[in-house]
Amino acid sequence: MLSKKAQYAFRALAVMVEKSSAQFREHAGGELPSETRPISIRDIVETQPMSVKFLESIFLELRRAGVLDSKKGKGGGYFLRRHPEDIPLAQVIRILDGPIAQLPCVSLNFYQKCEGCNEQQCGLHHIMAEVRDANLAVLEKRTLWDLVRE
Amino acid sequence: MLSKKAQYAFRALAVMVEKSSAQFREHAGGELPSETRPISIRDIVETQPMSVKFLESIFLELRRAGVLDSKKGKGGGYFLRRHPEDIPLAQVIRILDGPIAQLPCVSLNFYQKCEGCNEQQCGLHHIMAEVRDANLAVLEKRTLWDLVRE
DNA sequence: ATAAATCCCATAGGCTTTGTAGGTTTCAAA
DNA sequence: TTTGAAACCTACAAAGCCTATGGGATTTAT
Repeated sequence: MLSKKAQYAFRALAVMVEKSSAQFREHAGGELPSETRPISIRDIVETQPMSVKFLESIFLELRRAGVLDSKKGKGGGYFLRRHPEDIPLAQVIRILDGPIAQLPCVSLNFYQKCEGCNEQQCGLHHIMAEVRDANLAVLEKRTLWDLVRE
Repeated sequence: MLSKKAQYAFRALAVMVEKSSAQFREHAGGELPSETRPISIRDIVETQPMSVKFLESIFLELRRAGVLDSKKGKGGGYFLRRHPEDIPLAQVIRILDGPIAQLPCVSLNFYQKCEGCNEQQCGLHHIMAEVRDANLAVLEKRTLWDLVRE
């Protein structure tokens, strides 16, 4: 299951994409304006009720990981560093919840050898690699942009 | 990620299938013998080292859920209630770890409505339903029998 | 100056996971 | 009928993780 952290993150990011895409339409171009107006935590919490402090720590993580950028001070806030279409859900999940795989020994980004099991022979290993691939087929393809399209 | 409980369970069940399939070959028929010799916790732990007491509680859960049956007393132990080909991994995971879905609102067996989100409109809901289906395509198809085939 | 916002760190409460401990019951075999 | 082996059952304990909360420090526009 996704943690609450990741769930809040997606709800909040969806709000950001909505608000950015409004700006996007104003500009009527094919790309996001290079300088989007920052969106504050407060703005988001007014739309999607959740703990301000908790969301703060979540966005801080996303900023450090390179998904968001921020502007401090009055009128400041957060904004996406890349176009929402270029941010797959898999990336957000990995940042906030860690591995997507069901076992450390099949994780691409958080690999850990499992003790006492030969990966070539282990039936579970093979099946869980299948599961991981099935997951990633969706989570690498779907992006933040898909969150706001019905 | 799978819990340790589920991981131990799969390792232990793989041992059971191995030992049962030896009996299966002796009988040289197309079906498991109706009365298989029970396999004790001790037998399993000798093959796959793990906590006896912990495995005991895991098997108890699997027995109560109808996957295993048991025979008490000397010479007793556990045995599969159905052919390993008829026990999908999804069932074991649900018993020991709960929902397979990433969100309660897309779970088939542990559904819970999510507050403040219209499921028809929620982009995350749709994507996580895709993820669930991708998972189940593997986990409902793959069975205990696949654990011991390379 | 002031207010608004991010940034940073410590920590607390509760829940879950991962077992451990100790005993009871059932059964087969000597 | 005694003995030993095995499942069965309940309680609980240690550790870790999740979900925040609190109190400030810093930056910036007005």
